[in-house]
Amino acid sequence: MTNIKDVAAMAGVSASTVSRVLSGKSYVNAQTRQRVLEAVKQMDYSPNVLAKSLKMGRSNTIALMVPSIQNLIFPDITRGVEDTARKNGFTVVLCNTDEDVEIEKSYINKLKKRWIDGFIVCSMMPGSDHIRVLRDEGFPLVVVSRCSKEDHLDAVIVDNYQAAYNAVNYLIRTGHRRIALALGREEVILYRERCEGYLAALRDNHIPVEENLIMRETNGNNSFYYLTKSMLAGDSWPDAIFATSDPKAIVILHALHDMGVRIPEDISVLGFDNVYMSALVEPPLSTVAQPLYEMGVVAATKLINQIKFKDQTGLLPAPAVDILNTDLVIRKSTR
Amino acid sequence: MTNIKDVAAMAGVSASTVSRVLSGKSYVNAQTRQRVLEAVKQMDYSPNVLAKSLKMGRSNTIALMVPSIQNLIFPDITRGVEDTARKNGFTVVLCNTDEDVEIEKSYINKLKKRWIDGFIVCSMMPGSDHIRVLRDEGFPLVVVSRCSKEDHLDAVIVDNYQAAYNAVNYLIRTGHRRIALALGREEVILYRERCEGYLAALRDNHIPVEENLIMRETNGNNSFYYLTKSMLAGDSWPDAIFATSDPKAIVILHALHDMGVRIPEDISVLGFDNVYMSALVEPPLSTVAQPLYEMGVVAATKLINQIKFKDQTGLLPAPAVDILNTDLVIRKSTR
DNA sequence: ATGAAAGCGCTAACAG
DNA sequence: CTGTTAGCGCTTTCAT
Repeated sequence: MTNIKDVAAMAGVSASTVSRVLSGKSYVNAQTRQRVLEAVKQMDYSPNVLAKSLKMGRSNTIALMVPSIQNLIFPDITRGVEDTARKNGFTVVLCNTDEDVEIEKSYINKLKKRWIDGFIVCSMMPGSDHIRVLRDEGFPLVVVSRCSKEDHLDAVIVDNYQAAYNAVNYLIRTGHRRIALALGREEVILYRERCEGYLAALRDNHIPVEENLIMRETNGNNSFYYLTKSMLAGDSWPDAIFATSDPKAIVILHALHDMGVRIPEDISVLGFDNVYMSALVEPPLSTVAQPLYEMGVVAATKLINQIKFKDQTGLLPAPAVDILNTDLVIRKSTR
Repeated sequence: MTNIKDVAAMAGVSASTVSRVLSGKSYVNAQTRQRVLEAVKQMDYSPNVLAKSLKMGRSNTIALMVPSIQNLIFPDITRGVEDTARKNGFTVVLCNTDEDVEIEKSYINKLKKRWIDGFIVCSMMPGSDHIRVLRDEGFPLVVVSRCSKEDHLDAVIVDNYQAAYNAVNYLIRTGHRRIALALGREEVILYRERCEGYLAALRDNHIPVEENLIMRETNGNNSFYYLTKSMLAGDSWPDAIFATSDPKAIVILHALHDMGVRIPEDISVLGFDNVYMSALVEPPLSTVAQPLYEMGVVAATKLINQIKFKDQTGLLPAPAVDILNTDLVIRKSTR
């Protein structure tokens, strides 16, 4: 593998000169510059990134931490991140954490030692101080999806409260009264916010909250299969179910089909996310669309900006929260 | 960030001694060993991976190249790869290539310069010589899913021909005669093999091949929406559709629902892959199951073995093809 | 405008 | 058993 010295030798200059023409940060005589460029081309030389990183303390690598790439919302976000990273010369390391603090910590420690340039994390939890400190330690960091107001962190999110409020309001406006909620783990802030939107919409429409219409996740999305069945085993059915994520909604659709319930005639189902599959299930799922791919793009862009800013000033820019728009898309699962 | 010299100073030894106790490759006096270990713990030291990589020519990083993580089969494979990599101290760089040769090449070039330890590629095509040469150049390489007999490469695949043959045979045995085929791009070897299995099953059962029952992908999986509709617009319907992948089958289900076709009463649908979603669509999809997660695990294991072998001998081991078992899982989309 | 030299943090001969 | 030295490939003062 040809290195900078080989090129220097061929061009009859020193390694520093080669470095200079390649970096373009310093003036080099036009003639020697040409000779160097030629040698580079001849030998098909490109610099050893590792050596460069070691010297510069910059690796052009970013980490993307997700709970699991198998969860339908993360492939889209990931794609947005990766496309943006690639276009900017960055490489992305994928970390599945299963929201396990130990795995997260061990990844973080390992990556720090690799001079990782920054972190995008989609697995933030209230107790995730090991993540919050990253910024204090000087690491560029952007949090996606899950972020509470108190966190003084760069983030890209949607207004979960308002989106859920609007969604439930829509359900009410279209004649639903007994609206069940499929609620994800409440430690996850976005589920809590979506729940609050649901509650507020009911309240503002003078509809009483019925505790037995609230299904709480016990053990992954599949728990809603059983929760739905047991809710419907009771005597009073809901006329709609608002699911706090599309994967949950899809499981609920499945349970409903199994029970012979007609959708939306008997029960409407409304999801949240608009993952790609939502349009393809039967009936096509009405849902609150988040711009998942774009969230990835924005997150990566913000992170790269932080990195560049830090390059120049040695400091991190003040954090800013980007709130992206949601969109209620009505398909066939609601009447 | 504390380095090996700091530790050495604290323990009152030289850097090499610290290196030695940490690598464990050389005997060190038990006492000094203790002092070093203590210093390491005190300072919470862990080595700089970059420097180590530069020195050793090994980065403990592997690349995973997929067409797109948004395709439902890749999250599972990816998860298998990543879990296995992590357990073995490797980090994975995710590369979405859209099967674009230029993107693949640019990734490969970049990663080589990073001393990437090896490649797992899921986007192999007949013309992918830029990938095949990787092995010749000494890079550990394992190909997943797409691999032709002539390639003298490490690979993990399933027997697509036989699996498709069995699947179509099942359809015939259960009373279907006019079996349509939803065929993916024929450059992709696995689709060609699945097609051949389909053809052979028909032939062996003395069922004539009807060219107008073969739908050929034109523009992504969604093209099967229109292909299905236009096939059914003709006068003679199939009584079953065999899709060469689950994402295609799911699109077909969607088209069929749109047209009011009953599944499986009017038409049976059989997929291939058994992605997670298959069990959740309506009706739950009968399909040929590939062990996707396991394929990722096996691929990563094979790659890591190659890497270790190369470490010790300087050579790559002889390539071997692992053929994993498929399984016909019958759910509700076939009668 | 260019070269020499130092050093990023680590490991591996080579001495002793 | 341990320290000294050199060097992985690059960038960046500091001289010239």
